Amino acid sequence: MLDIKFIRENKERVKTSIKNRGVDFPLDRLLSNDEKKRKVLTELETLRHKSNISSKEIGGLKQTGKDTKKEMAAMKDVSNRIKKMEDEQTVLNKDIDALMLMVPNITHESTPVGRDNTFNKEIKTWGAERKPKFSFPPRSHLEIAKNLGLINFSASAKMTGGGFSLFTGIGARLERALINFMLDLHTKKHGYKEISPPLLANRQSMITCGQLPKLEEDMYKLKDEDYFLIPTAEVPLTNIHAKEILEACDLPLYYTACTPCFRREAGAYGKETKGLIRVHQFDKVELMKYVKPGTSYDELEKLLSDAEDVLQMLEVPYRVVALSTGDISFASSKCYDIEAWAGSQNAYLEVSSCSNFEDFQARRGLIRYREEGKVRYVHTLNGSGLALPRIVVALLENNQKEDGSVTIPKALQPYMDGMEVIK
RNA sequence: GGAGGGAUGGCUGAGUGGUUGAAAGCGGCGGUCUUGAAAACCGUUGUUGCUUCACGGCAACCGAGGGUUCGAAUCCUUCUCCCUCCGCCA
Repeated sequence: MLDIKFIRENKERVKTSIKNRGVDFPLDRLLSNDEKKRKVLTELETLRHKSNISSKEIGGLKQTGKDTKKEMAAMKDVSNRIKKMEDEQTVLNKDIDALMLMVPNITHESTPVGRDNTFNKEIKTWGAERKPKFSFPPRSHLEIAKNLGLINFSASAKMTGGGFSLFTGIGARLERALINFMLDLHTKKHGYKEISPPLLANRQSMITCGQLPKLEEDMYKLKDEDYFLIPTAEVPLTNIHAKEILEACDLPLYYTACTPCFRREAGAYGKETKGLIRVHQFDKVELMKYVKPGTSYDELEKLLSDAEDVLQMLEVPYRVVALSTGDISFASSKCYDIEAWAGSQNAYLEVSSCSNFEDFQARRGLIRYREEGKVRYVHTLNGSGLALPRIVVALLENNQKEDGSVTIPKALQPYMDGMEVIK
């Protein structure tokens, strides 16, 4: 959420930002309602002031046993007018509140301007020389996993449905090894605190992060309660300090959590529905930071490099892309995607989005801190570090040998009881 | 699932219809005292909105919403959360 005052005073900037994102938003309606609201509020407060004074008067008169009929009749009138204005205010507030939740964040000046992902900007590549050159026709991760008995898609389809995975044996072990490897890296080397949160979150938590009101369709919702299956650990992590005032000396706070992520992927039918690339449930290690405003862009770079570290240690080639205004999410000001190279896809796959939300989420969730007596909103950032299934795709495809075996990167071997090759 | 109890400022906790935004204590901050610290003493100490060039002024907020009343922290009502006990279960 943006500050209404900021919107009022920077109308053109907000307008441009909305336009650059290629979305529609009734900014004029918001501003005119806001103006009306303030007018009503001023009148309302004048009336309340009158009522407060006269109420005290009546109290005083009553105590001395005097007659208050006249005063009470006048108060009744004022009180009715107040009620009327309050109703008016409620209607305005409802509309304003709903609109305020729909205003996208202002994109940072370094975010490339453009209407869609073709305007994204490649920032860097790493390990291009490590991209595998196959002397044989490479198999897809699906084939490899099937041949080595790592994943059983027909079992998951039978018990649940399409778009789910069931890891078996060494496959399941590989998942667990990756999770432990990443969590160890982030907690021990990068200084994040490990969290194991609920996997269901309520409506307000979803609003805080910006998943709601816009993306309700994309989430799994419980029938009997107003709870959602979390689409990312960003939701619980960002809500840890919702409605709190933190102390400046406690910042920055770094959290990490590995959780399953549930996504309906509505509208994505037909797109990469086979295999591990797009599934309804996947594990992801998430990184999340609460920081002071002035530091958030430096913190974003650090967050990015913490996520990159995973790929470097796993020796997976990747590139980093700065998302354009048309591709960036509703809540973020700036976002880097990390894309891992997958050898037989012959393409980069998104494995992480690292975003700075500035105070957009903090405003929605009332996440603040106190410094020198002043209360301010924190800046929140998050990024995957990393999403599991696509890492598995990259590892299987990049490290496959002609005989169908797959080598395990050195950094991961201790987590696999020293196993060097899956065969 | 059943039965009770509760939710007040950073914390503990008083307050059952009328100058109560709220006693008291703790904590925090400032000061006096001290070589320094502690203790003691004095003062100060919530958030948000509107308005003002500014000093300031006004309003709202005692878990959330709705109601009663001239007037609600205080009465009624719905909801949420927490605690205790019982039951069930991993």
